[in-house]
Amino acid sequence: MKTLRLTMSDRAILLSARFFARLPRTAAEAILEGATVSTHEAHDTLFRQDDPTDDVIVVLSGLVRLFRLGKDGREADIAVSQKGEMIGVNAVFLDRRATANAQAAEPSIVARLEGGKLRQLAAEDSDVAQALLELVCHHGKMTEDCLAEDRLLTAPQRVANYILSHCPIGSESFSFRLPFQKNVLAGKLGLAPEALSRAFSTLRRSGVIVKGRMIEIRDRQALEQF
Amino acid sequence: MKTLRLTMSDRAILLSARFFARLPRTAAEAILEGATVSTHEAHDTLFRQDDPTDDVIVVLSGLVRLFRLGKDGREADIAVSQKGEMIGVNAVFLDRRATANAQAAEPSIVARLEGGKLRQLAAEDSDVAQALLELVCHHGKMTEDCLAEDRLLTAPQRVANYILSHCPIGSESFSFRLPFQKNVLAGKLGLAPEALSRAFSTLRRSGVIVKGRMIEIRDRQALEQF
DNA sequence: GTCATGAATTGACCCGCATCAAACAACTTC
DNA sequence: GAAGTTGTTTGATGCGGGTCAATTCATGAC
Repeated sequence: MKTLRLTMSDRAILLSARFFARLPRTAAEAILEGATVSTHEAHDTLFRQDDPTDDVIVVLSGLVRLFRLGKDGREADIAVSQKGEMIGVNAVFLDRRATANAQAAEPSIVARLEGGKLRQLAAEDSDVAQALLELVCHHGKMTEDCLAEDRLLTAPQRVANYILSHCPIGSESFSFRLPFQKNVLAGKLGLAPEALSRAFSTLRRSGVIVKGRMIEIRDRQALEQF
Repeated sequence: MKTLRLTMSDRAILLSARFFARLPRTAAEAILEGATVSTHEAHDTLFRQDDPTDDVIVVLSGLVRLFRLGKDGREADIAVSQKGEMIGVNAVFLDRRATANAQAAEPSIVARLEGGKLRQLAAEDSDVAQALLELVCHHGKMTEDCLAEDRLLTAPQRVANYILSHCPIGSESFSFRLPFQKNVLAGKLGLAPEALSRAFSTLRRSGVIVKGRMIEIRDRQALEQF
């Protein structure tokens, strides 16, 4: 891990991230005050569950996996964050202890914002507070979605859902490239890699073609009723 | 369902709820401005998933179950809220559509606060914004906990966890009364009622005694390493 | 080109829990 | 009290998916 200052292009990425985009420029700049940047190899740990921490992390490039550890060492993914997404907001507004482990899933660059500064700005600037509220609500909803999917859907259904969520509305057939290894996708969906593989092969019968990271679907209807 | 105005004791319950307790009195009073109260029978639906809504609900008494519906009609509980807990905050700060169904799990009384007013106050009063942020972060963490439990723990482990979460630290043996039907507990833990029953009977071998709604534990150690 | 390493797939097996059905217990309601 | 209603437990069975092991595929090093 190397620590650096913010370059201009880092700033540009940050300012175009969902959270900052809705803020007035001055507020966004104020938050970035004092931010640092670091680069990480795949499998680097950014922070550990229950560690005291007062940083919010923004992914600038690469991929960060957020997961909890079971007593037996098994891992359960809570979220997978890519460029522009924020991590650790909950902790900063609760007890300043990480709620999960964070680990780079591929070579990654992240920015660290000071939690103290964020709290202070949230108190002074209602735009910031508003943006944070929306962000956290959105995170909450994502997690709810995940929980509901886990409880209601089988593996092929979850995968079908994931594929459909990448399909522009209206198009009947289309294709896209997985944004990360199947490995990671499996974790995100709460599956073992083998189960993901089997799910794909089940979906083949419904017109899903998988070649490496490329996914192609030929019959949207069939997917939806899965 | 009957709609009423706030009584004095309703006010008292609200003001002592976690969310309001940390607010200055005037801010709390301002939020309660325009609140209404309604009573519900068991199984009454308070709102439905995807329904447009702009209310935040506070449970005054009874129990409200929050769940998503699968295509096949199966239900997945997202949360179970008791006295003093708030529901629907996410929706009010996102797209004003309910993210789940809400249903009274027993005869219940709830207060409805206007989402518009809440948004307005959050923008004007940083105390309110702060309290909301903490509330939503807390909700988010609860949901994360739930997701991680689902993925990492077996049924008996989840039940053991639940019991331990009601056990005052340090005490080696103790007993308490379930705050709701086993039915509801099963849903909250993501189990079928039968599975909960079997989990209890497994835990009997570790010193857990179940009589109706009363739970008694004799050996905390045994529970913890389950 | 060969070789080495890690990812993805496939098969075999097993465990956990949902489901269905039926017995039982605990409350209502009259 | 009796009888109906609703919640809980127990048993039998089947499916989903986790785990382990072996193979195939992809990628990069040399």
